[in-house]
Amino acid sequence: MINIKEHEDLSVMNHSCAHLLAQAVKHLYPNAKFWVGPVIEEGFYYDIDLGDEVLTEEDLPKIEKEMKKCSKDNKRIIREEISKEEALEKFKDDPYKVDLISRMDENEVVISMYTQGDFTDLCRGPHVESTKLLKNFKLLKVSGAYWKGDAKNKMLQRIYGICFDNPEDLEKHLQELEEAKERDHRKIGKDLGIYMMSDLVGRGLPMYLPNGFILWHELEEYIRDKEIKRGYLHVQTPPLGNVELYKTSGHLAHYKDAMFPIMQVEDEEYVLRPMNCPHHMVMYDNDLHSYRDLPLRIAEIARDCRYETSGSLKGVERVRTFCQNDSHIFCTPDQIGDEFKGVVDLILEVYEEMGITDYKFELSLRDPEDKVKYHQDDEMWNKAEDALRKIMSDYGVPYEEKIGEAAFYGPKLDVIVKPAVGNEFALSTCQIDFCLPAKFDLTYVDNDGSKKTPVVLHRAVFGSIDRTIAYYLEETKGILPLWLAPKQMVVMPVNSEFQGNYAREVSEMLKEKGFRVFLDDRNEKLGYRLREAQTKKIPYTLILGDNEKNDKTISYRLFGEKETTTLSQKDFIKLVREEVDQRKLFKK
RNA sequence: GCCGAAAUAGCUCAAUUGGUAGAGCAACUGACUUGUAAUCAGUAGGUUGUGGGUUCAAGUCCUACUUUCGGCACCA
Repeated sequence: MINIKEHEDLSVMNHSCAHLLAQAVKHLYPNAKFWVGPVIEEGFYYDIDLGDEVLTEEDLPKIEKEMKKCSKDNKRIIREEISKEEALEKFKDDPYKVDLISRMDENEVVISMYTQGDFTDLCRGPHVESTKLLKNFKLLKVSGAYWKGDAKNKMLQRIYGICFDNPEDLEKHLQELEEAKERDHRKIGKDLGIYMMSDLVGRGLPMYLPNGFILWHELEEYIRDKEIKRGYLHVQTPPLGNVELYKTSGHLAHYKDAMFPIMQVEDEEYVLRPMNCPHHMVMYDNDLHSYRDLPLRIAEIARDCRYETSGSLKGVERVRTFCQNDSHIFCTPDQIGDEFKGVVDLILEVYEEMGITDYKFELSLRDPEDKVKYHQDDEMWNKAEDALRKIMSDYGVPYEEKIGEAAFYGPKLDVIVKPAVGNEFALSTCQIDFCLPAKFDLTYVDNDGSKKTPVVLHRAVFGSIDRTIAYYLEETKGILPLWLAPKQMVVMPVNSEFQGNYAREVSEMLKEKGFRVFLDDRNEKLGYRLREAQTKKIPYTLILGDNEKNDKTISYRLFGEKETTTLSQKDFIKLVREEVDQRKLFKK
């Protein structure tokens, strides 16, 4: 999908279109006050204060119509540069613009405004020459948005739209938006019987159906095998803990709002855990550790519960209980670099094998000015941040630095992906922690016999299994590779009466070999059963008629392909066995 | 949590200004015995998300709540 921001011409055009929108809104709602109307990846928006007026989707066509009218007027768009004083005078009736202007430093920025016909807006520009160039646009949605992005402020109304330089591109984009909806994991999850939600169970609490659990289980086994090969030790800890545990870790103080409330039991207090780090810290402390034991990699597929706000819940992407493929690596400060590299290696290996290609790295660093959030000593931070930069540049993979986004306890690397619909999210993460081990008084005995505090790396390849399922369903459009497909093959006799026994025999044989096979010997036409196998996205459809029965062969059709291939039973088993064992990707 | 919209059969959707809740698919029953994306016929399926209210009459209007969707905010 197109990124408007990356195209200079389209970017200027979309920004100009935001002004056209403002002009039209001003015509229809004379009392409208305007905040800002920037370009975003998918077009533009404008934040508007309409007083008591409330816009709904139904108002958009009306506004679009007025925009078309303004466009047809073919007004030249004129730029004027003005002084701060003039600007304040000119926009004195709009408190939002006054707010913007009053925070501008005349010596640093040129204050400019753009006029098209009867409408003038404060703007840095640039803009297209004339309103007539803005005609292939569409208003997409309307919603509330806090002024300055702060939930404490008043909520303004935001209108989103997008503009192209030709009608074909606009049409194509609108079609892509429709296709994205089809790819949404909430739709695929329902269609393929992956998971369900129930009001009675509670919101944000997904229940994985038989098909979904197979997918879940395969992913779990897969990542655990990978970790075992890399020296991780798997453990299991309870999904709740004494409130003292979270007081010790500091989570209660920091993240209380995102935790389910404390439960009173007899004279004790418990909380559902929002994360399992404290459990692993306590587990580390169960033994005396030598520097020779480090790095110690403790891993767990751990269930956590977080009180996510109702408005943020989304399918299995954002839920109130989820399983993290979590690990805590206890190491010496000198080992940070190697361990971090090992984690990035693992992440890249998994992505490569799963065919995940559309992701980006974000390196979240501290803001050195923010001494409140980042209170550990500078030396530690510098050392860690430099190590991370070096690892990333050694890989040569592009990454974005996010200053001030680091957790209070240390810098982190996130792998960010974009879902079919909605905001980007982190799929994998690796974070360095200088604080937590000390809070639990964790130590190791160094080579000089002194006790030192280990550093901890928090890392998750599958930030949550749930999220991975959500993302992977969208990436694959539900067409899963054989090793992950809940139903790997369907066996159908052409005629249940004549070849039914052979089909049952083949089906049983494949089940015996460990494949997820099911038999479709219903008295339905082959075309009907085949169609169902395709809509359910089953990788292999085995069609067994007289030819196959007589020759003891198997004819199969791959998902999405029309031709049929015939193999001996032995060769067929070899083929699918290899495909599963090598975790081959689905060929597109 | 905030702004807005929505909720009708298992699924996808209909139901003029308030006037007997329907269709396709799926399910079930029967016939058909099928060679590569939908065989035919029949049956059953609903307190229209929940609770109040207005009205002779509510899927439709009002109201509160629940959940979902689009954004905002949040995301250890």
